[in-house]
Amino acid sequence: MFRAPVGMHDVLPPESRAWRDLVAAFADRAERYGYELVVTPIVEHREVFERVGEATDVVRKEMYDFTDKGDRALSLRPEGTAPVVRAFVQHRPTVPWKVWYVAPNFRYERPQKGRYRQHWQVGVEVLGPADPDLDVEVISLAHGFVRDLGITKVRVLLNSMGDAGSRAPYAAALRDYFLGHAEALGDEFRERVETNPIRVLDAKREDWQDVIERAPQLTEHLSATEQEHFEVVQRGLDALGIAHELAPRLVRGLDYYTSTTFELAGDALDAAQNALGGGGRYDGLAEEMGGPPTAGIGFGLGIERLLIAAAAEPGGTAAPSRRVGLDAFVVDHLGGLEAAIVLHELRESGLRADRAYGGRSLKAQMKAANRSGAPYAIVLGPEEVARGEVSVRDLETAKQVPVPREQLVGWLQLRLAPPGAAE
RNA sequence: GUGGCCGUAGCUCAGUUGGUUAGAGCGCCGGGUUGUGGUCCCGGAGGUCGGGGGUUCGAAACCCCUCGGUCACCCCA
Repeated sequence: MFRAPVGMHDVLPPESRAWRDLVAAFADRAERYGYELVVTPIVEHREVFERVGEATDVVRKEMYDFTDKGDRALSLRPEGTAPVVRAFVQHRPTVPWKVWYVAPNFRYERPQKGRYRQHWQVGVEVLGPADPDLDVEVISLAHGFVRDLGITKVRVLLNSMGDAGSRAPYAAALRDYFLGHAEALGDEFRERVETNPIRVLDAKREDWQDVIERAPQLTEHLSATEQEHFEVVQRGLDALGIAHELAPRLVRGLDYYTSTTFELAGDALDAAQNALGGGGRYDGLAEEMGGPPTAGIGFGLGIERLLIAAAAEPGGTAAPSRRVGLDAFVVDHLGGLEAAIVLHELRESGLRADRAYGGRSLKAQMKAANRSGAPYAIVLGPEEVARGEVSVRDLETAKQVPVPREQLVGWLQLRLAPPGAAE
């Protein structure tokens, strides 16, 4: 028997209902903010990703790489930003370019709770403006969406990585500081400091924490411009009533970030996988990909983690226990084409209808009608059809009434309309 | 990549110190008279006990390997 590859999973009904609702809610909110859908390939030239994170685990150890039949070195997308920026550079749409996406990401690592080899993200990217007001908008979009899902236990962690000018000297200062303690902390520590001293800031190793906590902070080394930008972002969030915490050691897992970075920490999740998502500015990335110097900002949120977090809260969105969606279920006690014709009419007039198949007994069809969640069963029997009628049974009250065949659609539409919608 | 725990019907699980044809609940299918669901009653289908090897007269139970799941580390969504 075959099964899905390690760390990958299927999403089936009824769990997929929550999935569908989540994506719909995200699309709805993003569009309210002026974003439009972008769809990019799940495969890119490997260099697209290598460009964004040569020093990161995501690119160094976790990429799904392969060579195609034309000897091209390709990779499955490990994160959402690089493909969108590549598309921006390729097509040069006018700025500001505001897009949202829902897409799978692939990372070759050992799966565990809330961590999969294929996981899905919803997210947005904006290319163009370096305006700090945009940082606030993007963070409020992410925050608002998470709240839409009924997730209340969420903290917005905020940091600034500085620009290229302030970051290089900071990285050097940090390296010196860390190397001063490397003797005591061993080879692994030294190695990681050499590779990327900034990344060491968010290491979780207990025995490193003392040294890390006393390390010089990014935000102390910001240029005046960056400092000002960071403060405008904080004031903007305050103005919108979005609580946030400064997290000076928040270092995102990708190298392209500059300036504002943020993470949404879900406290209903275990500490190990508590990141619902995160993002930040990447003002140098478009240029690095061969495009014009263009500021950028975005975030990605993990769908699987959002669903875990939502399920952990009483008010969180959960799959409805009863199947929703159908308006009517056609029960055929005739045989022949009559049932198919009635169904066709219902569906063509915009109603949602289904039936049972395979000539099952009336009893079995009624059971199926009940299970379908439809409020009405449309019973077609010889007696009704002879009179030019159908029997419509209200499955809630068990009251059954004859309805003239040609009035069926109108009869249903009248009763299915939400209260007050008629006027 | 490293380590802990766990693999028995579609799902959740029983299975007594290794001992005959491996069980339950839920779900599914059918029936409870001639055209009607949700409750109830009856019946049925469905399992190479993850796979391979070994120990034994005898293995779902014990041992080894392997695959898979899960959790943790690293790192991340």
